[in-house]
Amino acid sequence: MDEQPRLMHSHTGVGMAGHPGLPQHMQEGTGGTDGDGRKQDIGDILQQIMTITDQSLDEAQARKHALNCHRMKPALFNVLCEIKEKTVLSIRGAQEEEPPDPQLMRLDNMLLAEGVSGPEKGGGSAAAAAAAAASGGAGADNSAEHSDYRAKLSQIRQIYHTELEKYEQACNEFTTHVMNLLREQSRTRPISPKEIERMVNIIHRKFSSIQMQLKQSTCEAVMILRSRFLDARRKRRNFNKQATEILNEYFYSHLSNPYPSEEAKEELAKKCAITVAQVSNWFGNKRIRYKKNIGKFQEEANMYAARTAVNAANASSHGSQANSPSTPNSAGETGSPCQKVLKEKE
DNA sequence: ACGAATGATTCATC
DNA sequence: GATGAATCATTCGT
Repeated sequence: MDEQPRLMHSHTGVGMAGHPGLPQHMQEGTGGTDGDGRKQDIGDILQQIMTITDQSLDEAQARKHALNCHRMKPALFNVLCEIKEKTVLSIRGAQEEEPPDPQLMRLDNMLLAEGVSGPEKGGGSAAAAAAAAASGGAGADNSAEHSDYRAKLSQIRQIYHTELEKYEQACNEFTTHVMNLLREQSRTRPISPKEIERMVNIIHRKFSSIQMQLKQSTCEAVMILRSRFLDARRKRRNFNKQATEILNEYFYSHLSNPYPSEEAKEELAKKCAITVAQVSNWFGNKRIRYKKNIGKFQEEANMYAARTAVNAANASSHGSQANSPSTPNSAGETGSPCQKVLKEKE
């Protein structure tokens, strides 16, 4: 059964010299009494093929076997090959390689960036880490938000992966099924490997469009989660008193130039248990608010200036004592803070 | 409940 | 990219 002609690439040389649509070996006996018999045979075969789907499975199986063994079957197969060759030519080139879908690429990139489709990282993600860094990471109160965010994200991630796996499995199953079907059918109708390949491509395209929907909804879910998380991030917490004092001490002891260097910011951030960005924010706000209403801040300024002066005095009286906490690396500027403050105010 | 204080964000400017 | 200015959103004190 398997040695009979199968795939059409082995039939490309079939001649069509005589009657169009019929191979030579089917036209040899025209005119004779045998001709009518053959026509009858072909009619029978076609009829059987047409009705094969109406039959029960067992019956169809038996009929298929009978068809395969029919003496006219190779001839009919060749005819089908010829016709197919012509139609395939017209189909060929109609569907060429298409470039990767930009939207799909966007979705893929985003899922990767959000840590949904990337390698497993124990529930954490680049996005979560970035968000954590941006949100200040000050204290334990927002770590609860982070774990909530991470839990939700990994939930999304899990759903995404199980769904994706299901799709892939279904796609593979379906592809295998179709390929088997086509291979099976290639016994009775001409199917080239290229056609099977094309069919597989079509199936994959269909499935990837379904996948795209999954990716899209996953992206939406992540965006919603993210926006909620960002909203939560906006819930600000006041710095603790100690941190505010450290920042104020630095500010008023550097009132003539309240622009901490990057190193100073890092130092302050470390002392206050906040981020450098928060230090920058604080100084930005402080400068503008101080400038806007110097009078209002006068009392505060005097208080911190006095405190700094006392610290400086203590430091000098104790000789090689450690630096004052407010002025880690700018002892020169703390000479007369009170005067400076007053000068600034005028 | 209200207004002030305050940390964060956004936009323009240099 | 850092900063100023305006603004938003929340917290705090009353």
